[in-house]
Amino acid sequence: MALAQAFSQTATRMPILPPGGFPSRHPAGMRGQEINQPGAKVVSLPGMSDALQRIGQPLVMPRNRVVHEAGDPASQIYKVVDGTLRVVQLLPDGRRHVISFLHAGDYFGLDENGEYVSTVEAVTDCSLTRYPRRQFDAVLDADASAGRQIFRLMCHQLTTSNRMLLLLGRKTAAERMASFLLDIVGHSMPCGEANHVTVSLPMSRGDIADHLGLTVETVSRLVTKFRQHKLIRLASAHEMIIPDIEALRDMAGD
Amino acid sequence: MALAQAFSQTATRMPILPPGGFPSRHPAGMRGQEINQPGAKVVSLPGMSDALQRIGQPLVMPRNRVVHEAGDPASQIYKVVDGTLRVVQLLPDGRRHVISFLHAGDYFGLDENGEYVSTVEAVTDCSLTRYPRRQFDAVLDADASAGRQIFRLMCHQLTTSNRMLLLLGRKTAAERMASFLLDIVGHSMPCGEANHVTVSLPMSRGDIADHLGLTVETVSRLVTKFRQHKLIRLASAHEMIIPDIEALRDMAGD
DNA sequence: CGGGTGCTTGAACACAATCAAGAGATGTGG
DNA sequence: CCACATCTCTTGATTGTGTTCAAGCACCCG
Repeated sequence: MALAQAFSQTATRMPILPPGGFPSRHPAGMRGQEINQPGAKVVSLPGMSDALQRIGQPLVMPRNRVVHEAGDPASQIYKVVDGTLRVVQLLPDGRRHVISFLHAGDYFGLDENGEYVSTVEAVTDCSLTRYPRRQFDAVLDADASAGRQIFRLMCHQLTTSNRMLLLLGRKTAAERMASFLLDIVGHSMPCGEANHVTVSLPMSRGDIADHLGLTVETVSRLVTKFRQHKLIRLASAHEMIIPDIEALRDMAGD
Repeated sequence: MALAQAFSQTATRMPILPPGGFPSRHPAGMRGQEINQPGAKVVSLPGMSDALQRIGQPLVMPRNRVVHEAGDPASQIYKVVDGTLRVVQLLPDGRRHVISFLHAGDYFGLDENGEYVSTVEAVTDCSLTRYPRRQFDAVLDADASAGRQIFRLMCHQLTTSNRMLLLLGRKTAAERMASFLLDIVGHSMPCGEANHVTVSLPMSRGDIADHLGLTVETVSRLVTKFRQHKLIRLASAHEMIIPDIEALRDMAGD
């Protein structure tokens, strides 16, 4: 650490952990409990194999609960049925990065062999489907179409990651914010006409900041700036109206 | 664009494209030509299915040649046999990001459906194996073990991407540089004892900068700083000796 | 209501970017 | 093989974007 500090003029750059040492900025709740409903109905989703549906167990998560923590044995694979979650990684000194937000239809826990590398936490109340990894792998081996589907899903995740790498590596704060809003619009089934969309941002400004590699203050300032420039209007702090998507696209830089 | 400029105090922030408009900072060469050797020997690599080896075609790429460009139809999948390549994405105004460097054993062209989203260019003279996507997919469907292998590969790529997201989102310039050097050490078969490793950095400072979300000048300054602090020694501009890996690990921040 | 949390805003600062110039390497053609 | 042109790398001076520090405001739920 002595050497590391030789490179930073100010020792205050890195946030100091509280004495107890929180694992995440948000007070982590307890693990989610499974619902014990032997005959629980599983909603049929288009395109996904019946074999997978048969091994899935329904699960609900209250707001802010930790689904799994980095380092836990990766024994389960999950699909989001409803709600929003965040995938989080931490540096030892407490700096946090939100790898991605998860929405209905997204899978997680797939990309790990052995141990989860990220923590996943519920941003809103969520309902999930849980698949034991063993059975999941068995289905993938047996059912070629399920395998291809999951494969395509991972391709999509990789493409998304690459877009984020470009964003974090080369975009300005304003471009990041605009890109993020467009992402949210793309994920949510937005209400309103094409040119007057309402979207909800369930996550906190801090979550957004940690996703975009910025600070809470910068995100807040950008929201204000976007509002002044009529790129967005606020119904509430977590409800936005986007009058002109094209204007946002121009801001996003690509 | 008028709106976009309202957010940047200086118009000079974004590099202006030259009149011709280069697709990449490096003058792009022509496409690689396949070697027409009907009976060409394919080196057997441990762990990979014979079925895949049978459909692979050998290919060589001279330094700086473009293997495929973003937007091309994704009709081929490649494996790196030898050499180093870079995966590049560009913003319309010319800002560049190097998503990753590819080394022997890495696959690319996998994560795309339809069109390549990234450009891949040879950093050094390279030899590749090329697989027609149709046949590749057929092998994956037929051979479960090959499928699982590729699946594991994509998992690994996702994990790597996530590490890069954390790096670009939350690490300082010095930490990025240290992390990058450790990555290179991990990929190259390093010469020397554990505590006196020599690694080669075939890519330019510009490539490194565009990979780490920095500028050439910052990368150069960090090399100098690391040298002054005895974290590295330079045999040449592209050959480094790392006297103490642990010291570098401290710098990397995780 | 009161206390806590999250959001917003302002002022000062720092890290890395930009601008600029020179040194070193690499390649080309006579 | 050398002279010249070009590109890459390094170093210095200055600037700017986003951070840090600080304080006030809004909202939610007890």
